Amino acid sequence: MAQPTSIPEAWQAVLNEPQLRAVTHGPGPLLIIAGAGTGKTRTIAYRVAWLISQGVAAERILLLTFTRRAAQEMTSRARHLSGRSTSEIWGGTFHAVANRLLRTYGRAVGLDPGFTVIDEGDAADLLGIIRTELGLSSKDKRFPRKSTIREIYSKVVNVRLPLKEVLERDFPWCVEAEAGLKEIFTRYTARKQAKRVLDYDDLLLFWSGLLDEPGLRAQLDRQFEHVLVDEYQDTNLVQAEILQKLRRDNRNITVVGDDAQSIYSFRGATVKNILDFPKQFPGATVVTLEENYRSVGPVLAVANAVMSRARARYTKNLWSNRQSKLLPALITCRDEPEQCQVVCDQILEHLEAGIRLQEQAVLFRAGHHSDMLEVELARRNIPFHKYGGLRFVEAAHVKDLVAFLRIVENPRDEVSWFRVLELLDGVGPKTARSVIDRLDAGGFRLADLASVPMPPAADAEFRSLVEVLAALESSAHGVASQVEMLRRFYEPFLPRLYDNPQPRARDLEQVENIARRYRSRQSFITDLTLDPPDSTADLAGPPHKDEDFLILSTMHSAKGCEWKVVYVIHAADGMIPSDMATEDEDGVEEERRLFYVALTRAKDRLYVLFPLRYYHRKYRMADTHLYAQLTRFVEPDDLPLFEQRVVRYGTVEPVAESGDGWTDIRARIDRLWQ
DNA sequence: TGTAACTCCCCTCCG
DNA sequence: GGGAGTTACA
Repeated sequence: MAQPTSIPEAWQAVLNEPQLRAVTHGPGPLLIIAGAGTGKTRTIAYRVAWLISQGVAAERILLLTFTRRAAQEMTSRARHLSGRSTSEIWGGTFHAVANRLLRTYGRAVGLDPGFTVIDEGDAADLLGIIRTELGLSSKDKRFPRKSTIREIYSKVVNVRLPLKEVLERDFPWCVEAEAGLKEIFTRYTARKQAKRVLDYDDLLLFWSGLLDEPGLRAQLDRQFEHVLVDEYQDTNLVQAEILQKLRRDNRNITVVGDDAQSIYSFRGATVKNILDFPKQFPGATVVTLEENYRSVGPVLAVANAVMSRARARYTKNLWSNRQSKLLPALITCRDEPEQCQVVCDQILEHLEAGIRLQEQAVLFRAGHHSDMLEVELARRNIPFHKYGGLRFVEAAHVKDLVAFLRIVENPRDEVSWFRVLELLDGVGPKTARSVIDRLDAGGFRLADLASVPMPPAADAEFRSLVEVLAALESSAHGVASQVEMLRRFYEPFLPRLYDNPQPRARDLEQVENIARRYRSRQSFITDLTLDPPDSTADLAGPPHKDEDFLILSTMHSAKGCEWKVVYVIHAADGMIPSDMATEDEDGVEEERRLFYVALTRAKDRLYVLFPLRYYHRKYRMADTHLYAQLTRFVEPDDLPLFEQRVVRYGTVEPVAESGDGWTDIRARIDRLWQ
């Protein structure tokens, strides 16, 4: 390494003391506990810039983040700081880096570099196919549905517990299926191997496996001189294992995280990773960042109150020098339409006061919680971009289109074959199966398709499918024109398959637009799976300068973001915490952290809203409206931290500061209806 | 025998 | 709005 240089003076003015210590830390393992809004991104960016200034080559830095966007932001900030190119940095998610490494070194562990990556939906489909083959889907005894089978599989792989234990602990209603599941899982792994397919979990497992090859391990160890990991509280066991294998010499590893923000245990993430880091990497230095630069005091007071009742945790309370006399608002609405109105009114009020829409965000627990609000926003011509929730690439018609490309890329991809063949009029599971079996026998050559017999009803469509595939296979066209060809072929299917063909057709044009950015079909397909466009903004291309839009986001997707004004809607028990998560204490605790993440996104103004009545489809047989309770994470003692408001027929009324408990407010509202 | 049409049920969060 | 299961038709 080059001789150490001194710390630029400008840096000392910008970074506080613990940040500076973290940035210039030497070769030993480093754990940065970074509370919400404490300048984590800044610290990592400066550390990367520091390493580069110390003579570390950019291509020898591995920066693992939660999203590709986060990696890009950090590397571009590091580029500005260091004045050197950072484009060679290995930055991205664990999955994306695994993909890249496996394409290069996969052969060493017996992996064909032409593998395709399948998402959860495809994985579930494949498990479903196997379940049918094994005759486990017969109706006499109930067997878990394919998406549940996938969840169980993923859990077993990620938490490294025996199937029996996972079933007893997390899926007690599936205990009887244990033998069948074992059989399915065995076939599943064999099938993935035969079809050259990897699921999300495999990417990590194969990367880990790669590091068990002594020669490769040494090579990768040299290649990555420094490893930095962001959002470490949301990594799982396999990811921690990868890091340990990468850093057997216990040097040059930096992890950053906040145990109070761990919100991905449903994905197998374990907060143990961050808590045990000093044990796993002996001699680790721990730097804690507690000064919050983001939020005003009253916002932090609410967040701290919510967190103060959490069980064991690492971090202390956050503090801030940013003063404000305005308390966060706790707004009780009669029902959901009123909640929508209040949010829209408030947004426009702030807009008129000079706060751009992009500086305002509405956060919610589940993607569909914003459905009604989206309608109201559209009605009032308030533009918005939504993050999280059901994603574009998961829509059936987009998956259909991509399935064609996957087939051409990897003719062994059984799941895609099923998907494509069943689109044809007159083709069901049986016919599809027989076509695939025939292809299998011939080694999956597209050329064999021409001789495959078809039921007369489907024959014409099948022949034109064969033509299209052949044209694609031999095509020298770019990815976008390949997509265009497919679109022309597939679009006529839409009216028969779906009842809203027009918007779907427009989506397909978007797929074509995205494809323009890619040179190879393979990277296009892989990116759609590993780094899908996560908002309507990503689809529209770079925004115009004067374009302004409100942000709607799930609380999960809000991680790492900040806005001047934040509205947390549906802050009622059953939504926050989600009633799916309230069966055990751990689940509730994770929901608490999630709520905490949402609250700490706000810089200046925070609004917590909830409707007193809401419509619940599940119970539509009876009274369609249920009564809601304020989220349990706000307790009566916390109420003085808020400015309370009640909405009555569209009019907002302040609640007198009389120390009224929550129950009183509700009684007051009840009286309004009578 | 295999596909289409119909009904009922359930619906988190994400790479 | 989609998946799973059931029934009706070719």
